[in-house]
Amino acid sequence: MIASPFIRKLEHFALLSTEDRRRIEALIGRATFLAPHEHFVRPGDDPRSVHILLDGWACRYKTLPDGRRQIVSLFLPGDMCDPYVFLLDAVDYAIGALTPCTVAKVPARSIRELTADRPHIAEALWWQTLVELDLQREKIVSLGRRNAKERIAHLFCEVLARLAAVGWSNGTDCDWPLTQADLADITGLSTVHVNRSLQEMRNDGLIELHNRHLVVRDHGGLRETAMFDTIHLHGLAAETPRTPTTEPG
Amino acid sequence: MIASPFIRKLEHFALLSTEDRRRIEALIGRATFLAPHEHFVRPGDDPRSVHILLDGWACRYKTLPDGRRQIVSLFLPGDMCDPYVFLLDAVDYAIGALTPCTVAKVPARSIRELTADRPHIAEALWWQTLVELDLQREKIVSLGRRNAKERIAHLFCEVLARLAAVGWSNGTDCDWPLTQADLADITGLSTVHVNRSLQEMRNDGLIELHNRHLVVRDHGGLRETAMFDTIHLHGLAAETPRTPTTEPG
DNA sequence: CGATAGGTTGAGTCGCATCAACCGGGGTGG
DNA sequence: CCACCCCGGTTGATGCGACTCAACCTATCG
Repeated sequence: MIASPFIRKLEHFALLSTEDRRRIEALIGRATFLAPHEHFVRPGDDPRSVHILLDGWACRYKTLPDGRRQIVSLFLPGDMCDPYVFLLDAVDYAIGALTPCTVAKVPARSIRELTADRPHIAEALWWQTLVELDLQREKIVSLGRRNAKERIAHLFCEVLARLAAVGWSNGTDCDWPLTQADLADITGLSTVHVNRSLQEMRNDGLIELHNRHLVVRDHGGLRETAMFDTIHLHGLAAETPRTPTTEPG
Repeated sequence: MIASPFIRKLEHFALLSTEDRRRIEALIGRATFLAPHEHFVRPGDDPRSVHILLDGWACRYKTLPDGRRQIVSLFLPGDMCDPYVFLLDAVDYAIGALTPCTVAKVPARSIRELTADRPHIAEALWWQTLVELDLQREKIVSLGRRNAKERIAHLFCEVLARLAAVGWSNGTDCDWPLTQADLADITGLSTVHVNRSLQEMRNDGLIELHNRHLVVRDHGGLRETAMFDTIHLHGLAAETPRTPTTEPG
C-alpha cells in the first residue's frame, strides 16, 4: 500500500505483473520521516542507496561557493530520486525535504537484483530517467528563454501534470506547499519578483494561490503563457484531463 | 579507426576488451556528412536510430512557438546523441549541425543487440547518460544563478574538459567554431551581450578568442569566475591536465 | 505575548535586451 | 579584377525586467 504512488508512477511506463508489484513493495522496508530542510543526500556522498519519496515534496539543489542556490529538480510523491546513481562514484548535489517527507531508503544492491530479475521494471526505471532528462531540458529552456511569469506558469503546468499522473490532482488544482522563496530558487528569480509575478498572474485571472493551495482559473491562458507542451512528459501526463479550455480572445 | 573518438570517450567509463572495441567499430557503417544548420533529428521524430558524432560540433535545441531558441545540449566529436532514446515514443527537440559534421547513424536494434551481448558497453552507455543528466543540471544552475560572464566562463571550462577527455585539447586551448550567436543560444543571452562580455573577459586577461580559436590565459581566474567544479563530469575529465594555475592576488 | 516565518510593498539601481547602424573579410558573379 | 553581398563581429543609445535593500504586515506557534 505504502508504495502505491511509486508503483502508480511506474505503471505509466511499463505493464507490471502482480509479481512485479510484489517485488517493488518488498523493496520498501522501514520508512524514514524527515522535517522540512532535512537532507537525505548531501554533496560528496557515495551513493550506496536510492531513495523513494512516498509522501511530501523534496528537491535536489546545488549551492554556489558564494551562497547562491538553485533547485534543479523537484520530487513529488511517488518519485524515485536517481534510480541509477550507484553507477557513479559521488554526487555533487544535495537532496532535501521541502515539506515533511516520508522516504524509503533502498540499498543499491536491492535495485541491482530487482532490475536483473525483472526486465520490465528495469526498463520502467530507465524510462523514468529519460523522462527526467527531458524535464531538465525543459527547465533549461525556461531559465534561458522564458520570463518570470512564463517560468512560473510552466512550473505550475508541469507539477499539475505530474501530480495528476499519480492521482494527487485532477489537473486543475492541488496542494501547493512551496514558499515563494522555494519558487524563486526553482525559477531562478528573487522572492520579491516571484511575489509580484504571482500577483500579476492572479490579476490576469490565470490562477488562485492562497493558503498553500493552487487553483487554475484559466487553463488555456496558463498553458499559453507557459508555452506548455506535454510531449516532453512522455506518457507521464497520460492521465491529465483533456480540459475544454476557454480560449481567450 | 573512424570510431576512435567515440571509443575513447567510452573508455572513460568502462574497461573495453578488444572484442568490445571490435563490436563498436562494427556499429558504424556508412557515415553521413552534414553542413552547418542541417538536421539529423527533428521534433516529432520517432527515434528508430541513434547518432554518433564522429567529427564536428552539433547541438540539441528547442524553439518556442514565438521563435525564441535555446540550445540545451552541445555535442562534441565522440558524443553519442541519446544512446537510449528508442525507449521513448517521440522526441520534442531538434539536433542540428553547428559545423560541418560527420555522423554515423546506428539503428536502434543494433544498440539493443550490442548492449544485450556486452554488459560493459551497456553500462558505459548508461554512465554516459547519467553524466549528461549532471551536465544538464549544471546548465540549469548556470542559467538560473550565474551572470553572463560566469555562464560563458563555465561553458569554456566544460568544453575544454570534455575535449581534453577525447584528446582534442590539452585543456588550455582548442578550436572554437561557435559564432557569438550560437554562444548566445547556449547561454540564454543576446548576441550583443555575449559580445560585450567576451570583450570584458579578454580585458580581464582570462581568455583569448580570435579566428575560431580559444586560448585560456588564466586558468585559475577562469575557473574561479565560472565557479567550475569537475565533480559533475564524473571521470570525463580524468585526462584534464592538472594545470599549475596562476592564482591572482 | 513576543518571536519568527512567510508574504507584501516601495524606491532605487543595474544587468541585459532591443534596435539600429557600421565595419571587415571572404566568397561570388559580372 | 573589381563590385557586391552577406555573415559575423562591434559599437552606441535607450528601455525594461528583474534585483537589492529595507520596511512593514499578518498568521502561527511556543
